[in-house]
Amino acid sequence: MTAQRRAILKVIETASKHLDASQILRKARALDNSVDRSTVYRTLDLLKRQGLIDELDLMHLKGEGHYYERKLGRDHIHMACLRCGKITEFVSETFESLKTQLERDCRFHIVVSRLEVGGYCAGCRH
Amino acid sequence: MTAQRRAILKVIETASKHLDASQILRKARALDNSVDRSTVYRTLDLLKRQGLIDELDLMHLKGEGHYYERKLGRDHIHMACLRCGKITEFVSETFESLKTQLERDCRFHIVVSRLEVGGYCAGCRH
DNA sequence: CGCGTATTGCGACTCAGTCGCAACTAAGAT
DNA sequence: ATCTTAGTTGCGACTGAGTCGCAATACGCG
Ligand SMILES: [Mn+2]
Ligand SMILES: [Mn+2]
Ligand SMILES: [Zn+2]
Ligand SMILES: [Zn+2]
Repeated sequence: MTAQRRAILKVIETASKHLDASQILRKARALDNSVDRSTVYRTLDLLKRQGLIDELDLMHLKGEGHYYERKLGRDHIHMACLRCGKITEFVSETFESLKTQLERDCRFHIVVSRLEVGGYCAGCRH
Repeated sequence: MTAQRRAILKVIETASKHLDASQILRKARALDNSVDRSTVYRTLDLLKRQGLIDELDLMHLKGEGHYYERKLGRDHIHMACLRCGKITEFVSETFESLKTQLERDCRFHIVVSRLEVGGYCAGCRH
């Protein structure tokens, strides 16, 4: 456990929204200005492999990069509005059953799952 | 409708597996050797916007690129084995209900949805 | 045919992510 | 407290995916 990892971890833990790698770098540097871009990517890989964070595309609404968020108990679905860009999260019991069903029917042991939806939010539908 | 688009379209239509942009370029060139990389990307964007193809990450098992597949009537789930890399597809009625439920409960009009799962397949679980 | 608009190829570019390597550090052993 | 070493870091160079501006070309319509 290094100072750099502590900084990166704190940024992710206290984030109020989904952050991409360069945002994480910027915020981590505010805590420990020695943090390097490579270290951010290496730490992100580590946390991903440990199952502590999830990686998201958010429909690639802006650019090709990825977003990260702390993985808590229950998974959630991400909805991205194609018009206003708003990201909404939703916890669904049906989603949980779907995963259980998948594990049984396909004899597949799920480690990570990602349901992302693009469309139009209540304020933008037409 | 240009010769280049016809070639790219035919490649996607007759694909037996998920192809990335560079594979599509290579195969399209075999049909029409004038096809350029930019045209592949532009056509892919077009087909995405028309809702004719889906874009997939396949858990970024190999590299950062994206994969494409023709969108047919029913959506399906993609499962990627983290050990052997096998991709399995699965059609689920529960998935369909989940989307319907989402549209109702969140007042969100779904245009595109992507459920990708990473884990261990029957042959690789431990 | 001609014509105007949409599309293309090209080359240069951006941006996300990766890698090899030498310097450094955390943390366990003595 | 110091030694040791395996793991981690910063740096800089690199890759690979995807984008863009522009001049040349081709589609499709009258
Ligand atoms: Mn989230
Ligand atoms: Mn992606
Ligand atoms: Zn919206
Ligand atoms: Zn497998």
